[in-house]
Amino acid sequence: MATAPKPPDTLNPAQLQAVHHLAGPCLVLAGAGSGKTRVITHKIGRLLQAGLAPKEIAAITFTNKAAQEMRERTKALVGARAAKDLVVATFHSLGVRILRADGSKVGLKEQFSILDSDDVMGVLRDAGGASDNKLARSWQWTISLWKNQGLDSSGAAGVAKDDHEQVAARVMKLYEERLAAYQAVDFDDLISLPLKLLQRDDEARARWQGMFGHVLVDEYQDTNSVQYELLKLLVSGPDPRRAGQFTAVGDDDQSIYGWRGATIANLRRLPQDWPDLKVIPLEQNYRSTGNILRAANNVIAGNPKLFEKKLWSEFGDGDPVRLMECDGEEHEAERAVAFIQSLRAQGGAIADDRASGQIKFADFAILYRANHQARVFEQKLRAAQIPYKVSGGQSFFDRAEIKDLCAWLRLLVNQDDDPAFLRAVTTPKRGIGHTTLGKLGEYAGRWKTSLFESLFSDSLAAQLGAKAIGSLHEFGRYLNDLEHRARHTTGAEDAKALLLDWLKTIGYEQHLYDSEDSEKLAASRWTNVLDFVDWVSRRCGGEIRQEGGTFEGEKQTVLQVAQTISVIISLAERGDEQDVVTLSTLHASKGLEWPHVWLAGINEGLLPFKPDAEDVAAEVLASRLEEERRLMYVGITRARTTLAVSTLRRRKKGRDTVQGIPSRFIAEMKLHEASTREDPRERLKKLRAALSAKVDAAPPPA
DNA sequence: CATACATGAATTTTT
DNA sequence: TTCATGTATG
Repeated sequence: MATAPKPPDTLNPAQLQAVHHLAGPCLVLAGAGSGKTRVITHKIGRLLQAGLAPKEIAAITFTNKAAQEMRERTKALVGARAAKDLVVATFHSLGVRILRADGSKVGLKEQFSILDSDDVMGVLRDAGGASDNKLARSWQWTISLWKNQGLDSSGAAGVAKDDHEQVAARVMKLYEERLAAYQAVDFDDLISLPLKLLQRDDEARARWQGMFGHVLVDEYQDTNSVQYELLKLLVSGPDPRRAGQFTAVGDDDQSIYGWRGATIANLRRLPQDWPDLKVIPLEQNYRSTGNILRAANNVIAGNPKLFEKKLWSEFGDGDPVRLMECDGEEHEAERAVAFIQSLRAQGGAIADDRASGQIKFADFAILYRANHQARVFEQKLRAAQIPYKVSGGQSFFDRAEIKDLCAWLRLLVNQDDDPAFLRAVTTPKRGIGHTTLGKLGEYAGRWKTSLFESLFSDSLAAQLGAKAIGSLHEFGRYLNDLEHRARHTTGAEDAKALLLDWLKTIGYEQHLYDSEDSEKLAASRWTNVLDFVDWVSRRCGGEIRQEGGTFEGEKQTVLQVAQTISVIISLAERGDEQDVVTLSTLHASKGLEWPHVWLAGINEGLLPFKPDAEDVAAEVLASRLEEERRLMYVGITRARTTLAVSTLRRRKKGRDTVQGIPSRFIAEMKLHEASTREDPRERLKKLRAALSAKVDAAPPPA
């Protein structure tokens, strides 16, 4: 029976080589499941041993979650004291660091705001005069892609291909002007502005180049060209002991974010830009069985190779990959449920040797190309009383009530943040309607000031009624008062008291009950608010992370915490440890693994995905197909012991049902005929056993 | 004319 | 699930 491989206690030769290569640039090509996080953490340990101070070592990731994990794993290896001063940051938080220190050199004042994507949409709708969300979204999309290529509006105007892009470039110009006026930046600016800053300012560049003795970058294949330039600048410079001291860790075969600006050209460029680059492939896989790895290798062999690399494992073949042909989506979901139930019913027989006998729900993942595919699976799982979670569901920080509060906090930090002002001034309602705000906006626009700054102007007062002016002034005064207190309040206890007092003063709880028609919903929103208050005040008390032990950091004022709020926003991952089946898109599954994985809807049109009608150049089509193939590869390599791949015989398309064609990637897996087909009678028997088995399923999440 | 409800369609996502 | 569009109703 299948036994999953187990990572050894020591590093293998390739890993050792990567860890001990300290002099000069290093590229680690880390295949799926090859122990790349181990390499990064051990290398950090080695660098410390070699005499670098913790604060001279930077480890850069893409997500807060990855940063957190790296911090914890490093802490476990080198101890809390050394780990504390390491610079473990996301690209974006590093950008914030640079801008907070030197932003004045690109025209930013010290307290700038960071707009989230909702704010950006609002500004764009406004700037472009669009009533239509779709249009604003497509502008946002286009503008972001341009920014990720290092273009500003004038550059964009040059490359705009069609009418739509021409308009987007014009809107981008207005957008840039607004952001400058608001003293606000968007997420893309957090990379591009630091780059601009370091390019322009010799003093700042020298300082930042001298700061790190070694920079490690995780998921290097996901970098976009702006991130590449920023990194390159950081690890260049005159000091030979600093220059070229970096380790990039990535896997060209897992590059699946080309559509948002990531480019594997960055991998190609690396050996060119650094002729003494040491390239070390990690090919030994500690995750999957031989059959799974073989399928993965066979699929990815269809792509042109950038670097030579082939995964292998010391462990046995394990179970064959199962091919599941299903009639339709419903049938597919039913079979996935049966798959889960039957494996669980068989219990320890095929249990992963790292699991303890009983197979847990959390050992299963159902992965798919597009979010909407989750729907049917949710239905069937609920019906079978199998608990699940949908990854990439609404984040705690996306909830309206949390955004309301964040708007206030942002406004405290930067009173010129107009989007935050508009949200805060109207939540809860305080007798300031759109007429008043319209006049205020008109006034601010005329004098090129922010809304807040216009509040107390005498000439504005002349245009508005006494009541409106009264409410506006009251709001302004309260905000000033609150800002003053937030500036001087530190420590968890005091911070919490301040925040609760604020909520009480603005009547937020009442507001929730008034605006929500169900009392239950209002209560749950209020609970979120209280969680948020807790979260903020813990950070004021100096707590950095709560999971896997708490870091004691410096105490911070409420204002300081408010400042970093849009960046820290990492899920207060509650219920992370629950025993539930995971439903996830293939994209969101990268970096994760499960003993038993079901890849759903592996059909032509879905994977590889085919947009309905679009005329694109042949080479674009080819490179998209390559990325789809990598996506399939990522999906396959998530599985440790059992992999099931399902296709649909019938597929809904528009209002009619069309014949489903199995994805070409299924053939590319080259599953042996014998290993793919289960004897139907055998299957029926298993199914029956599974259905009649007692399954102690907990109720699904709400 | 505006609101309510139903119906249908849907790339992928982080900061 | 969410978002947008269409139909029916006041």
